Amino acid sequence: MNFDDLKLKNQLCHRLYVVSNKIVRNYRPFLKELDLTYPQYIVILALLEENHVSIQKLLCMTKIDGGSLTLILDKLKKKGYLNCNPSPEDKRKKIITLTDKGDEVKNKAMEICSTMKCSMTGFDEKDIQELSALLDKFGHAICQEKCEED
Amino acid sequence: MNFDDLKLKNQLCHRLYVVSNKIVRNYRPFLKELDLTYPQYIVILALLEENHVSIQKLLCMTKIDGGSLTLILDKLKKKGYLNCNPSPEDKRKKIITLTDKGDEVKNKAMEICSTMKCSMTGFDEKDIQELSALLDKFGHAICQEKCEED
DNA sequence: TGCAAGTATTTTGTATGCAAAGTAAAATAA
DNA sequence: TTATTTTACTTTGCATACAAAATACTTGCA
Repeated sequence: MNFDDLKLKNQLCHRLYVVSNKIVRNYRPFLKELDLTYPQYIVILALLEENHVSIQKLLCMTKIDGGSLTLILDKLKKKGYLNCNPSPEDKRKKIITLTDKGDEVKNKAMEICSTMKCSMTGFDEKDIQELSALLDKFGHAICQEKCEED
Repeated sequence: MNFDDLKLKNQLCHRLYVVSNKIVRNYRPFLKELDLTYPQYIVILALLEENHVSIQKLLCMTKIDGGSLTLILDKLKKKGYLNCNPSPEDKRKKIITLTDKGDEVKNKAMEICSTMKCSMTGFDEKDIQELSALLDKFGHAICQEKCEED
């Protein structure tokens, strides 16, 4: 470990920080048409994948902060993207359900996803797979998940 | 493009979002000893690399949001990590300078950096290099930088 | 010189992220 | 059954991230 390792260009974590923020900025213009933010969009993607789920399940799928998710769900509810009902079996739980409007995000989402991929010049499917695998490996290396999705 | 591509596990952007947030959480206990947040730490790393720089230069190096950087610099100043003086040639500019206390972060930073690397089981130097390269490639693919550091 | 245009930084308003404390309901133990 | 613990979710307070507007100072051009 020497001083050169501290330079930002050698800090993997800073790279991740920069790229992650950059992504959110890139999504913004597309999501604006849907009146969604990136985390709100992530929640809807999760619900498109599995509807009628508890907040805990959503936390597990999206890895969004609990406190934030409460607010996000409130907003999505107000915007008419989903409904939120207490579970009959366990009143602590809430079951989140996409509305028709929420379900329609699917088409737009595929469009966005497609556009994003096409706009990436020089970053092909193989790169995506490699990067995904390395991110998983890295994520697991720095912290094991508490929740398993399956 | 099909529906399966929308699943979160297939969304590269969500992976980045998750890993990036995870990093900040992992740094927190170490940085707490220095009374620093991750972005504040990044600013100090940038200053350790190049001292006596303008805010614009810091923006370029750290890629932190401009509005946020103003607040971050205020806080770092109050904590005694740096000083902030208007440039004599151009009164619009401010020159940021690390104090002795700021400079001492260097030692702790190398310690943190070392600890973080050691705690990553199964993620070696080669993986780090590969991931860095792919992140750069990806970052460049989705958005070209407006500012060049050199 | 004088004003328009550009640059550097700050401010504002909204939306998270994070940790920790708080609340309500369910499960478990005594 | 009642007290204790656990679980599910919400609230709170602070720290960014982002876009866009505002401010202050410079530069360029007529």
